[in-house]
Amino acid sequence: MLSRQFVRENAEMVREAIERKGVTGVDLDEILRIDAEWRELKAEGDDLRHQRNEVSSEIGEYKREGEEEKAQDAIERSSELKAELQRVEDRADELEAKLEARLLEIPNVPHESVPVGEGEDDNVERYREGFDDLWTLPEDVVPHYELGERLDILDFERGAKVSGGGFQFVKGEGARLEYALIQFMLDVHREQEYIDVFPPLPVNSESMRGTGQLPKFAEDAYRIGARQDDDHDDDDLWLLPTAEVPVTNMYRDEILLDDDLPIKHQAFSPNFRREAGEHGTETRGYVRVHQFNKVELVNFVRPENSYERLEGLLSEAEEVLDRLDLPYRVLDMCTGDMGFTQAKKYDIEVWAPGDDMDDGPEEGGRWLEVSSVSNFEDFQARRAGIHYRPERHESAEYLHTLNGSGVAVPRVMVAIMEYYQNDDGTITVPEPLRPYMGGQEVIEGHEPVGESAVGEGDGDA
RNA sequence: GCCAGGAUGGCCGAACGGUAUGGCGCACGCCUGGAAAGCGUGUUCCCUUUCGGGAUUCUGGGUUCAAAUCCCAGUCCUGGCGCCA
Repeated sequence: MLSRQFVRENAEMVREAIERKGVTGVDLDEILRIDAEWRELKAEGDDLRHQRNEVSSEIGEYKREGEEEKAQDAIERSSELKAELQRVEDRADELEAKLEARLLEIPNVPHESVPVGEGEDDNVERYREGFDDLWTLPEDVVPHYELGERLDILDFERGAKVSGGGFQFVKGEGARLEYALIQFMLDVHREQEYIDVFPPLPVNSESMRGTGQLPKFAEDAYRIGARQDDDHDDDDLWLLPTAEVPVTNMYRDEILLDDDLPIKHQAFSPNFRREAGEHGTETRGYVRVHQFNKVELVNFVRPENSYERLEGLLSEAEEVLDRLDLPYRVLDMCTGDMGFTQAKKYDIEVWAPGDDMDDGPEEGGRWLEVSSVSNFEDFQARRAGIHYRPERHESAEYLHTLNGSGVAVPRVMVAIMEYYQNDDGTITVPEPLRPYMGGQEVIEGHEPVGESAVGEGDGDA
């Protein structure tokens, strides 16, 4: 959320931000009108209240001195003021509520360094890593979803049966690989001085609002204990769409000490997303699912350090891919592709050679987004009321929040299954993960279980 | 789940229904050869160019001219009892 004062004083900058981010349905001029009227009423109400306070203390004095008549007169005057005040303040409250609601729908203003653009084609590629000395791929790389079923380590059909489309079982050596990845990532980030947090998975509406998922993006999240489209209030619970929500809100409505900063938390959690309407070849397999694991990095910093920290956060997230020797690229996201809450955002996309797609690299395959690294500046801090006190005797200021996936586990699984694939259809376990798998070097898969597997043709699932 | 008690500034902690006492911490100043102590001022948010004003005792309602204080509902904390992995 932007502050009223900021919107008031930088109306043109805000207007531009709304336009560049392609946000519709926000009437800035109306917001400014409401604000102006509210301030007028606020002044009027303050004045009435001042009068009433004076009369009120007179009443107290008269009562103490036993001057009943004078007190009665004053009480009458006070009643008149009360009625007048009621009228003015009711109207002011109404406007203020409207104003707050509208402000929540204004997107964050992009940082000046953000490339201007409409959509994903306008994102700027900053650099690529890991393409110099590539792993030797098989002639034809089998897409992970096919390989996963062949090795019986990914089972989408039974996931759909048990929970619905977009849910999956990860089995045997696949599950083991996933656990290994998670433990490996957590260890990498511990080296980078991250403090672990294992958060609650349901979060309330206020938390969702604090990080910006509500009110605009309610349809993306799973609701607990209410119908999806009921009006939501503060007691409702949602399944977290990312650990960013509980971890950022952990310090909601608090004032941190200057000495506390910077705070670096990492949180492993499953993430739940409805992903309504997202189906097709690009999302097939373990790429865009309703439940997936992720290690999230969340930083709380002093405002003057947040852009330096953004670069640090990016390299901390990259470290995971560097050590796994997976090729990837880093994108500087443009205004139109950036999202509601961010002031600046980098995406890290790993190379998955299994499916050739138009926008993939020359080597074939495709890019898969595994991490978004963002600076929210004080946008979330203001929504969530997270302050710090630069000097002990001074008033509190909003701090800056940043986060980055460090990184989305399933898509790294996809990259490993496709990039470290061998001619014989086995998968080589990247070296840094072997200690987490009891030294295992190769994933060979399992014999499938059940009648449906009998008589199945070779590789033609 | 039931019963009882509680929630006041960064922290501690007062306040017969009459407009939030005081201390600690922190900052600045005075004092001092220097420091400590001592003394003084300041230390939440909003509106206002200034002067100034308003709000704020967990949250939301109610009673009253007036609520930290009384009533109702809720949230969280503490203790006791029950239930249960």
